[in-house]
Amino acid sequence: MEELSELLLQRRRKVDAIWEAGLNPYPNDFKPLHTSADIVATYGPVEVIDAIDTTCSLGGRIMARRSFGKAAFIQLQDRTGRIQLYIKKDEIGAEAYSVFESFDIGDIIGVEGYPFRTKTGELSLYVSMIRLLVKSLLPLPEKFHGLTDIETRYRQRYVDLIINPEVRDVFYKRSRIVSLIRAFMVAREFLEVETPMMHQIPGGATARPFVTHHNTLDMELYLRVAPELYLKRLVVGGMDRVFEINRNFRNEGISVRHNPEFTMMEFYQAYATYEDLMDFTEELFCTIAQEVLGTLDFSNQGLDISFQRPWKRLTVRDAILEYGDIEAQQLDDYDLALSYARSIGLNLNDGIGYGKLVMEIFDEVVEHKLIQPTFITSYPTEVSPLSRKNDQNPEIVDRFELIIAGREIANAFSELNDPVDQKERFLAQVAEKDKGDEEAHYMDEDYVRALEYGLPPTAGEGIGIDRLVMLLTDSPSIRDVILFPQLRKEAR
RNA sequence: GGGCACAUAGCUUAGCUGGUAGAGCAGCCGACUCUUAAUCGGCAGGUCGUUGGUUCGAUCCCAACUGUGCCCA
Repeated sequence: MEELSELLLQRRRKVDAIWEAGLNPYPNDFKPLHTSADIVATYGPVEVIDAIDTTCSLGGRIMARRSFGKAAFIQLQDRTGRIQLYIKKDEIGAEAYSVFESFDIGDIIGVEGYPFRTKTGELSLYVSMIRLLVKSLLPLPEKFHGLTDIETRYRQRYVDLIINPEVRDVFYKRSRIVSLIRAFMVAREFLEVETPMMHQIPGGATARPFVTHHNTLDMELYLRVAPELYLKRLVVGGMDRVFEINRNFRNEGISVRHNPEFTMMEFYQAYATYEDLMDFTEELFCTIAQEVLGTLDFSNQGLDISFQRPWKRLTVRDAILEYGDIEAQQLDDYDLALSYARSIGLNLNDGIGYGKLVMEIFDEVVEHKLIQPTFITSYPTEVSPLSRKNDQNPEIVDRFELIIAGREIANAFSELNDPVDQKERFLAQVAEKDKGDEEAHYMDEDYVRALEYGLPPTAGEGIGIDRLVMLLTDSPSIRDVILFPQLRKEAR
């Protein structure tokens, strides 16, 4: 038997009393026909409301109560917001009023009544019927400060959502953003598909996978780090425009930017190049910002961000020269670049490849400084094993990453569709893996076989949905845009 | 993985180089038929994250552990 505080015992006694009175504290026969937002939309603009003959019914949770003995105001919250109710003993009768007096903040009720304005002008519902739909056993956090403890907010997101309207707004916005992306893609004749989340060979990204095991098949499986290789197989199969919005899993550290599972939109378009996708991305992001925020200029964590087109485009090399304290001849020389990297505090092994070295420098000196949307192009071939080599310079690939507010938001490239080249790149990755790089890609023979049938010239892109939502909702942590972020086991 | 910080009632919190805890909201009882963090009177509610140590005595000092946050890798 768990020990309960006096507070919790009181609530349970109230439930027992309802049962003992022959009533059900959890009935399910009430159907609200309206929402608080309906009433606000209809009567909000009306100065003098004359609606005594109308009846509205609402279902929702009691959030506050101000009681005067024979009358009371309560705040009711439903899925659309809050509205004030006025309950008067003379109106609903002495018996009903005494039942009402046993209701607690947190209980879910059903009401009927007509809209009116109080003496102070607040739109309210004049209640003619009120009944309990769910007895709440746990007290809600207090009305003024709400729930601020970050750990409790993440662990008990249901309480966070009840008590903090701005949290609910973030997730409503997230849902809207995903819907808009989907509509944008479908309007451009992209086909939404679902590819495996459980991979025999993890691929499509430079990342450590989660490992699991299938009992009947007695086989190791990996949670996917990216859907990329499957989506391109579909393009081989003739699905020239595909996209998928779904989770990826990466077995890496957790931070304000990283959750082990996160949502990406990946899409592939045949007969397009990475340059086409830069325009496409500008259009997509601007459409979303305009729809969700109503503007292309907004603030994120105190930084002014502008989506006004065109967005800046810079090569990796030029970006380092612009933002780093290094000269071109220094950056272009392996030994000089390595000593520069070490001079700015990077801890690098002697044998590091030039391409990786350049990206280490980029990440250190450039990325966090790119606040306005910037396409970074001309990535080293060495760090881009699935991208098409540039026709003029095989050391770089036709790829871009989009950086906004110092964070990588999207990654795109013209796809490597030469199966011979792809096989060599996989072999180079396997060599890296053998040298101990746990993030290096695996060899995927079937993917090479698919390329041998012929992948049309294609460009593909992945967009980090969580980070996009962070950007548009001004959220400081990825945990603020994921309903149930990963945490350690609750301390007892 | 490393560093720093935090953990007191359901929630939000106070607690003075150490003497076993105080408030507001929520709750309970009472008053009040237009409130907006309603108001007024009364009552109750705490293994001070866990485990050790120092001490006559620990919410307070020390250590380890657990969880969380931030920074770094």
